[in-house]
Amino acid sequence: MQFKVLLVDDEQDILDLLKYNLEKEGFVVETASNGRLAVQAFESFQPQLILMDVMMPEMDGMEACREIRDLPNGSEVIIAFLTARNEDYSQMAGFESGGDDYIAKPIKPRILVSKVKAWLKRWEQKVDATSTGVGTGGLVIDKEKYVVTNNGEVFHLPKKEFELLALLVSAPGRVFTREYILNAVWGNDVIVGDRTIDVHIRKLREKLGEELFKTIKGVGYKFEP
Amino acid sequence: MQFKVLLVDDEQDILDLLKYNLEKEGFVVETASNGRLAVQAFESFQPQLILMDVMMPEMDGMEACREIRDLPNGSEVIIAFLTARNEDYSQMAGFESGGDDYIAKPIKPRILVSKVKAWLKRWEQKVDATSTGVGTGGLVIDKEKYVVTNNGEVFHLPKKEFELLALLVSAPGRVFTREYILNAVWGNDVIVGDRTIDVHIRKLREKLGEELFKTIKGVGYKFEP
DNA sequence: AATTTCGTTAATGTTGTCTTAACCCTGATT
DNA sequence: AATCAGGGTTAAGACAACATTAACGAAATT
Repeated sequence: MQFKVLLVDDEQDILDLLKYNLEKEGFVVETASNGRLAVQAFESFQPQLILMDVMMPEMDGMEACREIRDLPNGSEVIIAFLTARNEDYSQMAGFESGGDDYIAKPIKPRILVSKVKAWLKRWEQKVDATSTGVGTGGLVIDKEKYVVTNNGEVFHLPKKEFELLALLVSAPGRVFTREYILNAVWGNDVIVGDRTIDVHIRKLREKLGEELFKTIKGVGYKFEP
Repeated sequence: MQFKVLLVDDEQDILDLLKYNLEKEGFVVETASNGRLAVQAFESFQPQLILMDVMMPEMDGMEACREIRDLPNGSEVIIAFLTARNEDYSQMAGFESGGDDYIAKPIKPRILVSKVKAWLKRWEQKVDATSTGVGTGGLVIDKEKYVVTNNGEVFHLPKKEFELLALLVSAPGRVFTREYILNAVWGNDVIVGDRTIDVHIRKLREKLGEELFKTIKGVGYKFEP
């Protein structure tokens, strides 16, 4: 598979450097020099990964990020920010606006390439996670947006319910013991009563369907489409 | 058997603390300070269990997890993540990348040790589950899904029946004495009447086939395809 | 500050699972 | 043939495990 990377920066030098290194590794690369152009390029080029500077004229990286997220396929693409070392705050803001990761300037080509590979690997996983997600009986879990879709119907589950669901769905058919669930969802330092899990299961069954969550007495629970 | 544990974290303090506690319990421990070194250490050290921080320099835990899963024996090893509580979303992502479990920071040594023991127990199970599961005459026992398949027909056995079956099938042809069965399935501190075993055998015969379970008078029972 | 939403627990109801008890077989031993 | 040991069978009750509901306080929202 050919991976497409979109580079966005206002300095032509950096664009050239990164483009050269990524193309050497076999990636298909396009560039844009500001946020507005980046949004356009995303629509026509449909890359899997966007590497974007935060500070840019016309439209900054964070704003561009938000706009792209709202476009078709915009939630699939991985967006990583390039940040100058000492403007750390932008890292935080970058995440808020929907960025997946960041890489600090000055950029060492070798590190960049290995990071890009890691991101694209993640993208592959993400895609077949969602495609198998469809196979799990029309139930799709979007961990980014914190939203669950069941046969087209959209649910906004509370945090604990969502995490419990995500856990069970992460391995359809597999039985999760109460102990395991407590550890994964609540953490091993939190002590809650036994009935707490039941109640949350109850709410999931209520919202998503009674049959989806099976009880194995004395063992635990499992999700089964 | 000597159990080998690989610890991966970028903080030397944590490595020391955990290493000390695990070695005190008789485990063989090696450490690595980032994901890349962890992958190398896995190849040479071949541990049964990897305890790994999620956030690390060089290569993060999730990425390392994915790489290890792709190596020989990489799908056998149990990988557990150390996560700071409140970065919950990373829990989810950890599962995606193939992690088996979590332990939340701050880590209490006593809890860690008991968890490690549980994980290694599970590892033993996993290994003999995959080796005995097949080749027993169309009968497959899936401990993970808690489900039994007999010639394509799927059964949901209650806990005790399931465990009894799993025991007998673990060594087809071998005779298990009543005493041994009581010990293995009920535990040595529980006292139940003699007829209890018979009744469970009855139910297994009813559900899976009369001929599969042979009685050896005065000795015990055995499973034979 | 008022209101809504979450997470948890307590109280009570429900159900499947386990065990037992009572009785029935079978084949070996006297 | 009578006895006996070892197990087989069945159904009913006890019990543990889970389900359900409501209600309360803590967070988050408004």
